[in-house]
Amino acid sequence: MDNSRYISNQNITVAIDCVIFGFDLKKLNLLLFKRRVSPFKGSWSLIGEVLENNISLNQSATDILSKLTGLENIYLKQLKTYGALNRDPQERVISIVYFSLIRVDKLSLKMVENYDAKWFAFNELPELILDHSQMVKDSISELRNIAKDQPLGFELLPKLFTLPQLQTLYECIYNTKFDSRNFRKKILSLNILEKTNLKDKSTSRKGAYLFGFKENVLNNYQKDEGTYNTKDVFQF
Amino acid sequence: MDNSRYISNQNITVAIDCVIFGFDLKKLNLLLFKRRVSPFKGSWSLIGEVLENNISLNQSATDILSKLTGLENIYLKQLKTYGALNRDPQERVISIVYFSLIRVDKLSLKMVENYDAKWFAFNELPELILDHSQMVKDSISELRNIAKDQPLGFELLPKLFTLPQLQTLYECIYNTKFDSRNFRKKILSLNILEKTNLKDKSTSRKGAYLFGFKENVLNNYQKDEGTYNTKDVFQF
DNA sequence: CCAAAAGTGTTAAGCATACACCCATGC
DNA sequence: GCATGGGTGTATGCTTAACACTTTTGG
Repeated sequence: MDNSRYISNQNITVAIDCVIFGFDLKKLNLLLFKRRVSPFKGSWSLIGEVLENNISLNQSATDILSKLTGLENIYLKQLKTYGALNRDPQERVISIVYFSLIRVDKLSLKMVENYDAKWFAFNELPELILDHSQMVKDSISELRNIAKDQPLGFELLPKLFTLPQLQTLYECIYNTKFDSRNFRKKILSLNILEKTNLKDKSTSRKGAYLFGFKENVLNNYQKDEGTYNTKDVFQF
Repeated sequence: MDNSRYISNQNITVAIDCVIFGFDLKKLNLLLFKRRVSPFKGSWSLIGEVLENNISLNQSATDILSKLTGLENIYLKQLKTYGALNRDPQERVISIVYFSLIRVDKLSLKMVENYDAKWFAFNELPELILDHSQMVKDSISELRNIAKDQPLGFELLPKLFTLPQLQTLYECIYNTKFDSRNFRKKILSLNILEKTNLKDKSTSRKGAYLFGFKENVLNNYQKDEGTYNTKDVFQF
């Protein structure tokens, strides 16, 4: 008997999957992948990988994302681990799911196409393999939770953005409409935004002022690695 | 090459660990276990097991709890998965952590002793092995989150309890004091409690009225399996 | 009668909600 | 000059927070 191991006959594969949200200033999107291999060849799925022996969970998810996007410092958070007995018909696989938020403008279309990947509007998702739809469902619910006490704009908006764009983001996440006066009041009262004199005229003749996050907010945020906390950003 | 498997050389052990909270009407407690085997023999740790091939994650956690307590229907929730490379010096182990809430009065002392287990006051915990302290830290933070929109009394209090006891529970969880007038106002305004004519005189000469959860609240709660939601029970 | 815990109301401040019109501009 | 989206203020109700005294009763 091998005394240096806890067990010798475990026969379980561990995988990492990533739910990738993007925002294109109009709607919330999800990045999906067309499977190139059996089983489920040609079906849409989240992107994932079998966990390597000498890579930590976080690192594995980070690697998947950076291989895919070429980007560093993508927002990533562990969502949940899925381990029902027959979730994968081929063998026993447990899947540790991460979710990430990225600005659609940061990700080149070519990169996406190289992977047989496609952005889908969040409310027009195709059927996904295995329990991936459940993972997505759990992710949006987590996203709403996070949005309650964290300014998601960091991750999902370009450096400068307009208040209508920010409002659209929150409306997408919560799938509802907000009164623009109340929205602006609340956002501005948080004291985390800095108005510029620049205007974005891409969506109206009048143009909308561009805002950015205040320097110190950005700094605090990066120090804490994704846990900048304004107590209550939104309580919808 | 074995085409029916995703990978053939993964060498990772999957374990389940459980963080067990209890409340004895005075303080919040954590159930810890003295390791009987090497490594770390004699040290305190959470209870855990290597995942069996044909048991789902939830089932495994449920089994651990019911073997330990003899109780069914214990509140259990997946917390997070820990998978740093060298979290266990012996071999690569990833640990899926669940946390559970139980009424201390439900658990016989004998049961606990049979397992070399002991209730520790939450603010007087010993050092724990591996990353178990981190797991506990993450658990209390999750517990606070849950307490915000879910009446924890279901899990941590006996069927009948007094408002001072309930207040103590919340004070323990949030490690703070509340004004009793405001506390009672808020709790009672939720309309989930039913006053009885019984009094608990164990802690005062005057005695405190015993309350229970309303029938329909209990029913709803059980249907949803631990997700009864009063929107905002507490927003501290 | 006294000690110890239970129970009770009011006020002020802050926050969320509801609601409608003017502004700037390109065409 | 008009269509389009951007920008603004006020009043109301609700929730929270702060605060101190009376009640009960066993010893």
